[in-house]
Amino acid sequence: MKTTVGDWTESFLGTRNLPRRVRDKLLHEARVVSYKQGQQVFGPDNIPDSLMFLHVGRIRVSQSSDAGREIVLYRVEAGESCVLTTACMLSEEAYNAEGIAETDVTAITLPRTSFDRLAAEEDSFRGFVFSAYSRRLIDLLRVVDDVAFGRMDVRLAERLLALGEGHSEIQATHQALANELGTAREVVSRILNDFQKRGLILQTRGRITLQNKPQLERLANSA
Amino acid sequence: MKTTVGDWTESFLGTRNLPRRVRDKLLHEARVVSYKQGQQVFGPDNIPDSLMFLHVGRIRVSQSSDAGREIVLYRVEAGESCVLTTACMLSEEAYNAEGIAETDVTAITLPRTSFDRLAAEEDSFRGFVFSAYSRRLIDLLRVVDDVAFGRMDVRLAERLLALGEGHSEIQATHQALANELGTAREVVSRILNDFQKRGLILQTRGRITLQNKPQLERLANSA
DNA sequence: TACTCTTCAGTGACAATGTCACTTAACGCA
DNA sequence: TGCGTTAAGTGACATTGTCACTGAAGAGTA
Repeated sequence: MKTTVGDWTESFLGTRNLPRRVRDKLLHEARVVSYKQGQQVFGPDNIPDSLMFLHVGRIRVSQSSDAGREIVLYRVEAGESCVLTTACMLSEEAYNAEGIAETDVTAITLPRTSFDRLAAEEDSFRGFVFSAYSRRLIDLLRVVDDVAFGRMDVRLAERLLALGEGHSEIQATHQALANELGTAREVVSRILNDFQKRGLILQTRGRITLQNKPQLERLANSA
Repeated sequence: MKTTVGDWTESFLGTRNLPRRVRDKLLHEARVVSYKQGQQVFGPDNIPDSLMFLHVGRIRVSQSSDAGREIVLYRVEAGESCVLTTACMLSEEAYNAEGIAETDVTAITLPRTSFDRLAAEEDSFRGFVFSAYSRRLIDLLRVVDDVAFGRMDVRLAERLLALGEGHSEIQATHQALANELGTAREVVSRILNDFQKRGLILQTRGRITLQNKPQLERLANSA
């Protein structure tokens, strides 16, 4: 997973449709950072002082409770920006979300001063950042809606369908699914066993096979 | 609740520490809007195409479910900006949050083009908007944390203390408190009755008296 | 005062979810 | 093959959500 500078800036900035001028400015001040899969990219004890643009890979942003439960807030994909770190940088407030590299990750970081200047000088850059903020706000609205009003079986069905998109085999432990949804492993186990009894899925250790996607979809859309 | 232009711009822009130059620009392009207490300021069927700055009053931003339950996401106070509308304006995505005027409200709105230009030209304005976004992100993190991991009695105790700050009399129906917390009236009733049995509060129709704040605080901080 | 209406709160049964303290099963590997 | 580790199952119980009601308090009115 090695890339040259010319390589990644092409692909990264290409996807964003930023003009060459902006790209060059970014390049001039940015630094490249890499993380291995599973590494923490940021967290309560590790608040970065720069803005991050993800080039390769995926970051899972989640929040965890004192009791050890966890819920996934959203994922940052290649070509997107992780504004949460920026938010904290700007608002100086504490938060207990963390970002974990779900794959090997390459990103570029922009120091705050450069960020400020680029935001001032380049419309396209500023628009990019604003819309990144907006998307995350909307993401979080969705999470609140799900957690506050959604049924767990429905949410789990949604998650399974998302994970099994294109195929029907999912590699995930009950614990991992619980961490996605912010619930306890036992709850996931109960619901999955129910799904299995109903013929919707098939389970073996660490693996789930979707047997009846249409039915799962009906369930997922029933709320 | 009538104010002259000179009046409200003084106080509004004063609190934000925006320079006079920025104030004048804002003034030039902004329009003043007012809402009566209880009116909807924005909602799913009513997405504004401009950025809003609250001058007088308070807006309650909440999300509601199909089943009729409701949860308060945050409140916009005088001097703050309501970025959720901006977020939707920018991201063009659907959402089901709405803003209700909790008091009579006066705000100024800035058309999108003016917003863009001001963001480009004025550092202080841009910083204001970024930090408004940041604050809301953090607010929502808190909501997610509460809803996903918090106990209802703890959250209710917190809410009671917040509402009873400075005094000890709260005017609120069980239903209203349920809507704050995203739960059902019956749940609030149960917990409040328990609080009363324990001597923490006293209830009459539509009114709650806090009898033992220290104990309530202990409860509120016990998670 | 007594009657009616409306809103607010209480109740009991049950379902869904969360918690706890375990046990059992599957796999990786020496 | 046995061992240690991780994944999953289990039953009891607490908390929270839902439903269909009943009862109670206050506002207005005759």
